[in-house]
Amino acid sequence: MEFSRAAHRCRFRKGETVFLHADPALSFFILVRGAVRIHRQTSQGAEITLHIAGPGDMLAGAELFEDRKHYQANATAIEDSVLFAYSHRWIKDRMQKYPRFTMNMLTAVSRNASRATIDREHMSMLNAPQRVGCLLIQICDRYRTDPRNFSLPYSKLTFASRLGMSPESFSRALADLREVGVSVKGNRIRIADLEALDEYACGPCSIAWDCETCLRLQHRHFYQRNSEH
Amino acid sequence: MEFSRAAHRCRFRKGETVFLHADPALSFFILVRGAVRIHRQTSQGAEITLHIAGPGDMLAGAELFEDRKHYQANATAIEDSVLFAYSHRWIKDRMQKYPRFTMNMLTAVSRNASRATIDREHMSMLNAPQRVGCLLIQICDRYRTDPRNFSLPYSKLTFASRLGMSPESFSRALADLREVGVSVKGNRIRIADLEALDEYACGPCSIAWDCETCLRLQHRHFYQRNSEH
DNA sequence: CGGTCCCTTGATAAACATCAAATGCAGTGG
DNA sequence: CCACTGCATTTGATGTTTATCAAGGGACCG
Repeated sequence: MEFSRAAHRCRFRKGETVFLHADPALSFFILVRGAVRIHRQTSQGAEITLHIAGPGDMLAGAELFEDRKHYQANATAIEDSVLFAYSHRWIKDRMQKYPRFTMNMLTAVSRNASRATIDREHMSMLNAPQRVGCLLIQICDRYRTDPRNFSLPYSKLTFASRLGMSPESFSRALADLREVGVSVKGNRIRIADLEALDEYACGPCSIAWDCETCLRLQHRHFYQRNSEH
Repeated sequence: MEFSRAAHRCRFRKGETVFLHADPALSFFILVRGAVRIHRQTSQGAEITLHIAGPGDMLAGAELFEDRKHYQANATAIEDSVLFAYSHRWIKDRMQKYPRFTMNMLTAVSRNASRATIDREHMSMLNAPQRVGCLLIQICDRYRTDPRNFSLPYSKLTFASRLGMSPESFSRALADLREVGVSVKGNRIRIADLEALDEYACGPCSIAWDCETCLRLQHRHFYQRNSEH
């Protein structure tokens, strides 16, 4: 396929830097395998994790689509990762030629925007344990793991930063979730009753009805229940 | 121009509903004049304002680009407003035909995504007075008003909700800003030293270097200073 | 004049960050 | 194997921030 032939394939080991905030934005990336943390630092040294990208995600999309000359954030591999890198020119040429391709980009960018909007809502509507609960559900959904026994894919520090809370609050929030049937040992998580956790975490979320994760969760329950008979 | 001929022109008075959350998403809108508040409600009755759209903004973009059948939020006019409404089909046909048009959409959607990301960062990095300060700067920038004497375009309740804080906190935050030279009387605001406010509010913001508002602010200072000589 | 609505102010409580200290755990070198 | 080091995590104590509850002020309007 032309799309993979034009790519410059890059590998990054866990901990390596993909690009740095304020460096010249030369490439647009598709993450093929692994995970990359997108993060920024303030002048006071505080850091915020904007996104944890997984396979299929775009990196440095804003720089390409908004014609920015410099990267808007740092990107660090948090697993051994494989990326496809493309020059801005190549992507733009391709968008000129293939409307279908551009439309797919549009869908992907719009999804990012929706996700960021939901994140913001969560910041003001959900307390720490609820946000952590929502995160656990999302992890189960994304990696198709068994909620009854899975492990956190990255460090708790990383997740705390992703949720915009201190590591201490993250730890305490996990502890609080015991009351809704979540048991934690190291980074091993067991969710006894996914539905109860969903009720607890996503109950106060204004978009739960449309939340793709929540919808898939309900599908899953539907099929589980039916397969039990 | 074809773009305005194809539009179904609609007017809404202040307070009227443009569309409702969960209603069938039939149209995509461009706001021509006025202002529209995009907001959602949780099952517990709490409400969050996602965005206050101004002239030139898109409405119901996510529904179009992500192929959603229902509106994802409520939209209420907070000023007498004029909108252009388009059917999804018309826009999609046009995107097929004109790559340039699609690219512009992409830029707009990407900007929305960036804005939402910055909002989220503000929620975790800035305290209430800083967020309010940032808002004041943005208002000055957007409406090209004189920072030394302007009035808030909408109710403080609206702005508080937009910033994800209670009206009480908004009020107190405005009062706190007196210490950096902001005086408030009713909805009349006077910013004595815009640069000082920027330093106070945007100092701890990780993206201030790239923030378009902050950059324009610096331009303005540059020209002001030069014109004083 | 009495109403409503928006806003402000004060008192209190909850949530969360911060600081400090202890624990656990993996890797390292003896 | 064991001490040792560094790092991630947990836990406790404390302080700050913000929401919440309650009451009052002021503008506008009949």
